[in-house]
Amino acid sequence: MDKRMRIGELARRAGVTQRTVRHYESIGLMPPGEREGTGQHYYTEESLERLRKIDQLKKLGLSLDEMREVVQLYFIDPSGVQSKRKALALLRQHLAETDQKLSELGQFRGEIQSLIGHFERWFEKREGE
Amino acid sequence: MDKRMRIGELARRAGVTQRTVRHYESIGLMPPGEREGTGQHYYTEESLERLRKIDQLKKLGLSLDEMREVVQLYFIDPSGVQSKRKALALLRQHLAETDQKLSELGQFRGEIQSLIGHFERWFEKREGE
DNA sequence: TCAAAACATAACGTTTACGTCATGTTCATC
DNA sequence: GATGAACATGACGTAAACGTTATGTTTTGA
Repeated sequence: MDKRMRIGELARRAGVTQRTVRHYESIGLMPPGEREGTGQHYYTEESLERLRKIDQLKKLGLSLDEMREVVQLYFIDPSGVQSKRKALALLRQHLAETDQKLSELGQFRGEIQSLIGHFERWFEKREGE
Repeated sequence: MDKRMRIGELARRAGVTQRTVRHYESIGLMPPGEREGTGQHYYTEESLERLRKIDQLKKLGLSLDEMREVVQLYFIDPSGVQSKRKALALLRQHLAETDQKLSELGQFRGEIQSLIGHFERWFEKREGE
């Protein structure tokens, strides 16, 4: 029994604006909510999860365009051997990219720590005088 | 003896366009190259490092605006106790943010791997038949 | 020294990811 | 059944980060 909701509730619970939801629909990042004859769109919990996943991917620096493929993988389970193979290849590529980012971010962290160390030692010296 | 270079070489070696360099100067992210009477700007190896650092920070998802402070810390060593304290506080904040990102990225990595696992098991089953 | 390549500055154009009206329709409820 | 809140659709606006002419000046190499 899916909790039918309209765009207002969906957007509020996802922490985005209605405009954002419609924007994602318009560029094919979200499927448009099902209509009910009269023109209004209705959404499910899955729509909500999808919005949250998009938000998470954004934080990782992906553009809406780059996200499209990945989001598909999360919410459409591909049928057919061919599309499953494609999905697997895509996922492996994304794993590699993620590892690359993790490594760069780790290096950046090291640099920050080193700078912090410099400053801390400078202050320690001063206090010891 | 600093290898004086002009904007063409600088941009080429940094892998960006001249327009990009000028843009960074115009928003105060890079100091404008020193002029030599006639109007032309001259740059040093430090300018190059700075451009590369900016590029690195961009990959980590920082906006040019957010970058400004961090880049300062790398290339201007703050004089005076007050500014040193401020720098230290800033660096610690950036360290915390970086750790947060690292954790999120790690979680994302896990999700990707899990998805890959699903697909791989599916293929194994099929072959075993 | 003189033409071609490189540079400076200004101004308008472009893409991404929405924000912000404006206007008409549908829902909920009194 | 009226009316205020919520929704649909369209169109124009905006900020960031440059791209792309256009025009005039400076450097460089034959």
